[in-house]
Amino acid sequence: MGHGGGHTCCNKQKVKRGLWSPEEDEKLVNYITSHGHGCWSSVPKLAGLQRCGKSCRLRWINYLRPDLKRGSFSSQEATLIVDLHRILGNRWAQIAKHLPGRTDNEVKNFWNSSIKKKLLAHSHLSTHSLATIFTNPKTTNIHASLSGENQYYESLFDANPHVVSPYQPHMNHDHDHLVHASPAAIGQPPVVNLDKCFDIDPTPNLPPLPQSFIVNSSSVFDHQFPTMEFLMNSYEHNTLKSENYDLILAQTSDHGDSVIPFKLGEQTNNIELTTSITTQPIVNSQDLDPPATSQTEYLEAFVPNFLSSSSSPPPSLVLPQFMAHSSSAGETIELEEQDSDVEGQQRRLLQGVVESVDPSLEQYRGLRAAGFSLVGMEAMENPMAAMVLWWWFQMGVDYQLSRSNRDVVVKSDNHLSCFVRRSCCVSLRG
DNA sequence: AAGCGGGACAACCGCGCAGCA
DNA sequence: TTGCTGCGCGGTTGTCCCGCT
Repeated sequence: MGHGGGHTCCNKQKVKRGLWSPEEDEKLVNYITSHGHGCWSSVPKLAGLQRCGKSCRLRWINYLRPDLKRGSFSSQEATLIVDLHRILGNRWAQIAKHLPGRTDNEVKNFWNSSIKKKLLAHSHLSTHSLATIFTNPKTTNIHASLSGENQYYESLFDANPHVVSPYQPHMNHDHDHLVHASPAAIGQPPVVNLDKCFDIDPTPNLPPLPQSFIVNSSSVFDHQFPTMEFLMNSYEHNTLKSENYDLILAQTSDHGDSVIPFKLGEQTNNIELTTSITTQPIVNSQDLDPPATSQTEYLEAFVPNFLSSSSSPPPSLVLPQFMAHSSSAGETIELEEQDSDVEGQQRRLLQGVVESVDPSLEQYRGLRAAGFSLVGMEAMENPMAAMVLWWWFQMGVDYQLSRSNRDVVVKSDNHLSCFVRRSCCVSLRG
């Protein structure tokens, strides 16, 4: 690695490199505690140091800052780092934000010197698989099914009594995907309660969810599953009135032929979706046996666990339909796809929204232009996840989504907020 | 006791981004 | 719009320490 240029701030002066002496530390501490650092490039001169500003900044941030927690990492911190790394990857600064008193450099060193080696030691994976894990941590959910890493993660989660491991043994392989067995078949479904996983509140910036959502079905589209074309025609013929609805939940595919069923029109019966239950694996309407011919049938087959077992009346929030109108038209919910194997597809979908390449997505965008907020796309097959996200959206939460093959990860203000698993929905709030 | 290797930690480097002129 | 500057981040390297042979 050639160092010919160095820092621009170091070019003009003769700067010292290497380890810091106690005298240098004292100068830097004295200056910053009395003046603040201000512009780092001017700090060394003002503090009487023959260092570059960048070096001063690093020394202060990583070593001299008074709020740093020194010493070895606790098991809780290690568990947190492992789990955050699984979600965030090598974004050490983001991980470190969840560890008070720890720096990104510290976390990074800890990972590279300790956790990574333990992973390697525990793993029976091939070199290729390991490389995949470490270079693309978002895929570790998939690779965790392989024995070595899975066992290691299990052991890590076992170390934390508050954690229910997401790597449960009742997962079956379906080619490259992990498919959870039916909750009914396995008894207690896996629930990942991140509020308890972490010592910190993982959802500091999210408004609490209502205890349940209400989905009111209607009769207009009872006997068909509308396509995007149908939606647009309905809108153009004024049978789809944006003011009647709060939310459109739709799933698009390359051919625009996979739309989560919904109904429009007058409310008839209510279906309550509670936010603390687990959801079924993704089921396409065509996969149902017999195929569902209405939203009601679909819901009954697809989300039986949504049905409330409580006779208490629901709270005030009412979603008139899966489909509804948003008062915040124009907002975009972006899906950030990191997995290389589906990256191209996801990019197409994003371009479809923005550039309207696909005809069905053109209509999709047309609905948006008409004032509807579409919370849809690939990651939204889980209607519960979509509703949760919609609720946060309405509450003004500015969030980003990323999607692995199994998870929808919600991040807000750089904080890990929540998993919304397709097949084992998070217990979001007690 | 000396040499060696690995672990832990500190520091540096290049790159990208944001702000600004 | 472009170029400059400062800053932050992640990857990499350097240094020290300690245990083992």
